[in-house]
Amino acid sequence: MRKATLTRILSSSSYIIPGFVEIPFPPLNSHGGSLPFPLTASRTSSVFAHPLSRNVSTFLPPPEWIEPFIDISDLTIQNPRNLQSSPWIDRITNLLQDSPTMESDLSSFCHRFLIRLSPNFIAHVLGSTRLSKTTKVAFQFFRWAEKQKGYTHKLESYVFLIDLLSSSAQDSEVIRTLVAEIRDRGFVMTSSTSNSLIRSLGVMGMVEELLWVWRWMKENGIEPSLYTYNFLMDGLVNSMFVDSAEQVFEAMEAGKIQPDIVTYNILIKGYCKLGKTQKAMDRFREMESKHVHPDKITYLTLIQSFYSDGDFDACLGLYNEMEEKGVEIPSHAYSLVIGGLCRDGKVIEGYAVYESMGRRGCKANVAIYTALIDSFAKGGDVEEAMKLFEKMKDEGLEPDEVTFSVVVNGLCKAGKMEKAVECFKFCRENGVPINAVLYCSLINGLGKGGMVDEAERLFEEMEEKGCVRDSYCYNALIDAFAKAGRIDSALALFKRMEDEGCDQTVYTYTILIDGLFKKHKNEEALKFWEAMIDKGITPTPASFRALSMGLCLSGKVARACKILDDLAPMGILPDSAFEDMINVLCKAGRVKEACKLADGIIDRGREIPGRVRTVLINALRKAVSVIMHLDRKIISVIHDKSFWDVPIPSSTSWRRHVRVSSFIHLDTWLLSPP
DNA sequence: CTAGGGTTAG
Repeated sequence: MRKATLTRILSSSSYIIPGFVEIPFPPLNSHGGSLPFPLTASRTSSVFAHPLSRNVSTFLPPPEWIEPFIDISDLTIQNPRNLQSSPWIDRITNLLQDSPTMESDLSSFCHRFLIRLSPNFIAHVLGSTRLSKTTKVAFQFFRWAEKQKGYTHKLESYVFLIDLLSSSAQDSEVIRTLVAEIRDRGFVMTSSTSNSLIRSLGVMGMVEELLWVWRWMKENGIEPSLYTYNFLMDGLVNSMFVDSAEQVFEAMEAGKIQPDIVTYNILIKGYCKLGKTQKAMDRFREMESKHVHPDKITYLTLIQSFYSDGDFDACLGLYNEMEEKGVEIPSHAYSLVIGGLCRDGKVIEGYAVYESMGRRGCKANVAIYTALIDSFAKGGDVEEAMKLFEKMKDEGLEPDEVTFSVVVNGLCKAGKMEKAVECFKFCRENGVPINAVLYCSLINGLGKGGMVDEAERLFEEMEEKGCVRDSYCYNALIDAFAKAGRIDSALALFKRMEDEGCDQTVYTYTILIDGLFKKHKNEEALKFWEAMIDKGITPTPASFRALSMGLCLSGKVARACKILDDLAPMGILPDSAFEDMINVLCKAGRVKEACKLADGIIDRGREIPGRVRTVLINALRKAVSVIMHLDRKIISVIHDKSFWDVPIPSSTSWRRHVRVSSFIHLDTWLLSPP
């Protein structure tokens, strides 16, 4: 019956007095019937016993401390500790808003109803989830509460507030102050408060405070539980104190509480964060012997780490292990494994994993489909790529701008320009955001397909549409111009790039160097090379190739060699540089120069790779007449068994173990005897 | 009650 009355009062509109905060002092009616008193007999009588008027304030009792719960056990005998939530909780909570008057609202409310909020009450409100979104309000409330006469916070209030502040990534200074206050007050530690504090401080990465709480626990005779250890470990790991975490781990192993799967996962995460994936693997392998079985989190943490390292084989290995052991495979693990295989060009394997994913009832997402489409297209199978594109749409997945970009790129590479343009138009008409990458894919395709004007139009459209053009876009159009022989347009765009503040890259230079050589502007090409080096741009194998091929074909083999020799000490010279030159010389029928180059490489004490020998041999065979004019040194090199006596790659038309010496033997009569 | 995580494109 009392309970029913309580409910009625809580829900009745008369209970809520609109605008009461504006009333400087509550003109309470004398019988007090509408007051929100907690419905206990003692409370009711105590308030009714006093006149509620200001001018008799000297007779007022001290404001009553409000507790969060009302003991109504007197009403329910069978259940002796029946606690009912106080109706004041809702009323106070309603006042807690992000407003400048919040604190004065609270004060006048309490003044009006002659109440003080007890330490338990404050702790209860701070601990209730309703404040979790407004940490600022919680903090103000906390500070307001301690202004009440005779009030002192309970430890729980600190702990709840710190929990709120840490879970919303607040300024650590505030928390530091609160921890200092806890320290000064000399509270008695309990196991639940210490756990919560250690978690909060761990999230914030406040290691000093974390360790203080740890010591404080020990002083209070609280033995850390497994949870406490794990919280501490995670706190240390999250703030990159992996070494300390490792020490805690070892202390655990030596003590009463053994590390569990969570402890292992935290430590493994720590090693991975440091990039020490191998060390993480060592721990992982050691788990089984300690009878702790890796779970999906252990595996995913490791797979993620190997993925970041680019070690996709290791990702696959761990994935296979998960399958064998029947560990649940999270969809993110599939994403990483399939993504890795696709990036390695192993699209068939990637597709197989995708299929087994489907068999396990796990649905692929846009990223997985995009990775597969891209990999199929790059592997030359646009048909299969487009099939997957249709399939993902059938499954109700919305291709995003990345998917479209991959599709456009694939269609371009396959020479299906019409379809690529169609796809691009679809994006434009259907609200798919067209970013620089998508533009660039099509500009590239149009350029490679000889539709330079269309490429140029698209490039200009980017500016109209306010899409910022990065170096990729410039490079695409510069390449289109250069390949079409419009070297002046290319150079003009290079200039414009500079004017518009877009940095030229090694690709920009490579395109131009190649284009200039093709136009026989050898000196200008060299100038670009030097400008690039001066700018501190690191050459790539492709840029070497463009330069050395240009120089070789314009008859400046020696100069090319010199440039390459100069760069060799910098350690950036690719092994393929001379190889490329030999290739290009052979292709141009300049076998003698190619052989000379080979001699030079031997003279430098370096080895000629098998495939280069093959190229040389084939060129020699095609040009027996050249052999006749070879000088003695080249002949001796050719006759040198250590140079030639190596199996020739099976990719040639020759059988695997055919040796040049035998070929040379056939033609010995052509040569003057050594 | 703790612990992992976001992938795809030029």
